[in-house]
Amino acid sequence: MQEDRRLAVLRAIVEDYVHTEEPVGSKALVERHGLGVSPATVRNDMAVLEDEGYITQPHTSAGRVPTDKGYRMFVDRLTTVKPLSSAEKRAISSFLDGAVDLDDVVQRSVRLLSQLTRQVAVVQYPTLSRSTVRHVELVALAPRRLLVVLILSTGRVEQRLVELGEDLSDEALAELRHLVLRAVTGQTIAEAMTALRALPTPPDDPARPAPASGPVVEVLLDALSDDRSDHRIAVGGAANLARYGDSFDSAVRPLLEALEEHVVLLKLLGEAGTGGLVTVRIGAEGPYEELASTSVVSTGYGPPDESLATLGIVGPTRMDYPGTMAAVRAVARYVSRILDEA
Amino acid sequence: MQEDRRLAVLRAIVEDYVHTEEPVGSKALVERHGLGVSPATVRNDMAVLEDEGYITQPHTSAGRVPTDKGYRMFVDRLTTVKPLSSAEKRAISSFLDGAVDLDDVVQRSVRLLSQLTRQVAVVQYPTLSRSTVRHVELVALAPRRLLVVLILSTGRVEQRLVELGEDLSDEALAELRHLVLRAVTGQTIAEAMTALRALPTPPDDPARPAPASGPVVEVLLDALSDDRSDHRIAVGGAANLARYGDSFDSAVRPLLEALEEHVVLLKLLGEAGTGGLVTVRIGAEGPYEELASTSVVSTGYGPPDESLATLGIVGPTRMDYPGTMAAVRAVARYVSRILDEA
DNA sequence: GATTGGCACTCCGCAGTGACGAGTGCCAAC
DNA sequence: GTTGGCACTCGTCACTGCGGAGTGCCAATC
Repeated sequence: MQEDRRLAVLRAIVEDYVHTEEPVGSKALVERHGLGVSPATVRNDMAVLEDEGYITQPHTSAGRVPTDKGYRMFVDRLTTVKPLSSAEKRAISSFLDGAVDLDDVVQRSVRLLSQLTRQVAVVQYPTLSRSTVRHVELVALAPRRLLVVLILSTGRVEQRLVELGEDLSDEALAELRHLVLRAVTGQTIAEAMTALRALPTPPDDPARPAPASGPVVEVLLDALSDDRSDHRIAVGGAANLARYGDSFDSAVRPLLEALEEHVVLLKLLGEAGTGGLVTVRIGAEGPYEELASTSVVSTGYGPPDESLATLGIVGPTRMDYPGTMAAVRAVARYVSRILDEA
Repeated sequence: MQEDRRLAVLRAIVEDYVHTEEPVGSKALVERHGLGVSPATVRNDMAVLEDEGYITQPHTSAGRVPTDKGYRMFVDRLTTVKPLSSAEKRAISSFLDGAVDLDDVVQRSVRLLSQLTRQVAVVQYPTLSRSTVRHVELVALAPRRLLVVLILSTGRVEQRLVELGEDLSDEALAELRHLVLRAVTGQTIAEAMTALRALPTPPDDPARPAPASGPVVEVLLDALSDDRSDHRIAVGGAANLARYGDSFDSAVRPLLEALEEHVVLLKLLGEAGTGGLVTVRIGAEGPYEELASTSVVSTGYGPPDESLATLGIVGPTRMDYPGTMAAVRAVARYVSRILDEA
C-alpha cells in the first residue's frame, strides 16, 4: 500500500537527515534503505509529502528536509522508543548509585543525561509541594541574628537569616522553637503554611507574645512558598552546544541565554508528563520563537503516580528522537527509584 | 623620547584592536590617536615592537595585532585601572544588597560580574578553612536514618544522610548530639576535625559507647574536609560566549567544556591574589593550552587581610583589561564587605 | 640621528565566471 | 501505480582578476 510506503519514506528521510545533517535526495534514500522501489517512485512520494507539509526543500533542486510537522509525525507514529543497551543501563545505575544526597542526585542526573544524549540537560529540583516538613532549627548566630533552617522530607534544606528588632533570650528562643516545631513538623508544605499563619502572637496569651515570632514565621513562609525552590534547576552539557555547527547565531545564542534564565527553562520544560510518558516539543511548538529550531524532550519523575519535578534535554530539532527519548525516560526512572529509596 | 612613543604606540594598538577586533595599521593609528607623528614613523616603531615580540602580523601586509606579551606589557605598565562610573557603583551595591544568604550573594555576584564585564564570570564559594563550626544538628528521619546538618560561621550549611546499623533511641540521640556539639561548636574547621577524631567510643566509658557515633563522626569529617565545598563554584554569563564571533571552535568549545569542569575552572582562577590585587593571566600563561586564546582576570575576596575565595572572569585575550579589572576589583570589594557584615 | 614622504610590493577579500553534480519535475511507456 | 529518461535548476567549488589596505625600504629633510 502506497500510504505505508510514503510514511516509510518520511521515516527514512528523518533518520538520514538526523544522521548526515544534509538534505536527503531520492537516490541516496533508496540506496541506504532497502525500500524496493526506484528513485522516481520515491520522488513522487516526496512530492506528496511536501504537499502535505511534512518535508520541505531548502531551495529548488536540493534534497528534502523534515519540517516540524514531519518530526512530529515521526515521533508520534513512526518510531518506537528504542531500549537502551545493557551497557548504558549499567552506566546509569552505577553513575547514580554513588549519590550521597539530593543535591548530588540532581547533579549526577544532569551530567549523566547530557552525556547519554549529547545534548544540554536540564533537571528541575523536586518540588516542595508534595513533601512534608521534617524539622525546623533556629540557631542564634548573635543576640539579634537568627539562622532559620528548614528541613524537608525530600532531604532539601533551606536556610535563611533573620534580623531581629530586639534581643532574644535563650529561653525565648527555646520557646519559639518549640512553638514552631509543634506547628509544622510532619505537616505537608501547605498544612505547615496555614499552621504558621495561624500562629503569630496568639491573642489568648498576650502576656507572653512570643518575641520575634513574626519575622521567623515570615521567613519560614517565604521558604515554604515554592517561589524559589520550585524554580531551582540544574543545567549541564552546555559544551554540547559547540556541536551545533552551522546555524550558530540563530540557534545557540538564544539557547545560551535561555540556559541562564531558569524561569525560561522551566517554562520550556513544561508540565511534567506523568508516568512513563515522555513529552516532546518540537521547534515552533514551544513558547519561544527565538527557540524555533530547538526541541525539548522531557518527562516527570518522582514516586510512581505523581511527579515531583521534570527533567529533560534541549537540543536541535534535528536530533535522534528515539534514542533521546529512551535516555530521558530511563534516567527519570532511575532517579525516581533512588528518590523513593532514600 | 622615542621609547615612550613606542609604548604609546603599543597602547594605542591594544586599545584599537580591542575595540575594532581588526588588525590595526599605521595610518588608522595616527588618525584615531593624537600621536603627533607620521604613519612612517609609526611603522618604524611597529617594526621594533614586532622585533621585541609585543605585536605580530596575522600575515604579511596586514595590520598588527598584540601578542600575549604585548597584552602583558599593556596590563603591567601601560594602563591604570579605570574607576567605575558612579552609576555602576550604585548598580553594584543595589544589586548585592538584596542578597538573603550566602548562596544568594554568590549567585548575585556571578550575575553582576558577568553583566558588568560582558564576559563569563566565575565565583568560588568561600572556602571553609577559615570559618568555624556554628552548629551541628542531628535529625532522626527514621529509626536507623539520621540527617546530619552542619552549619558554619560563613552561613554555609552542609547536610548528609547517615544510615545506621542499629536503632537509635531518643536518649542516645540526645547524648550523641550533646557529645558532638561540645566537641565542635565554635571551633575552626581544623580544630573541629581533630576534636572529632579524638571522639569515637571513648575508652574511659566503654559501658556506654555512644552508639552510631562512628558513622556520624565519619560523615562530619567528610563534610568538614574541604573536598567538596572548596570546589564549589558558580558560573554565569555563558551567553556572552556567543559574542566571540570568529575563532569559535578554537576558543569557545574548550571554554564551554572547561565551564562544566569545576576543577578545571578552579585551577584557571588560580591562587587568590590577596588585598586589592587583581591577577591577570593572559593566554598561554595559563595552565591549559586549549585555552591559549583566553585570559583570566581574578582576585581574592573576603575579610581585609585574608582571602576566603576567588572570583573573576574568563574571556578572550582580546578584552578590555582596564574596565574588566576595575569591575572584578569592585565586585570583590563589595562582596567582601557584605560577607563581613553578615 | 630621528622623522618624513614616496614608492614598489605583498597579499587579503571580494565579485564574477564556468564547470560540475546532485536533485528535481514531468512525461511517456510499461 | 511504477519506472526510466530527460531537461532543467541551482548550489558548490575552483579559478581569476582587481582594488585596497598595509608594509618595508630608501632617500630627503629637520
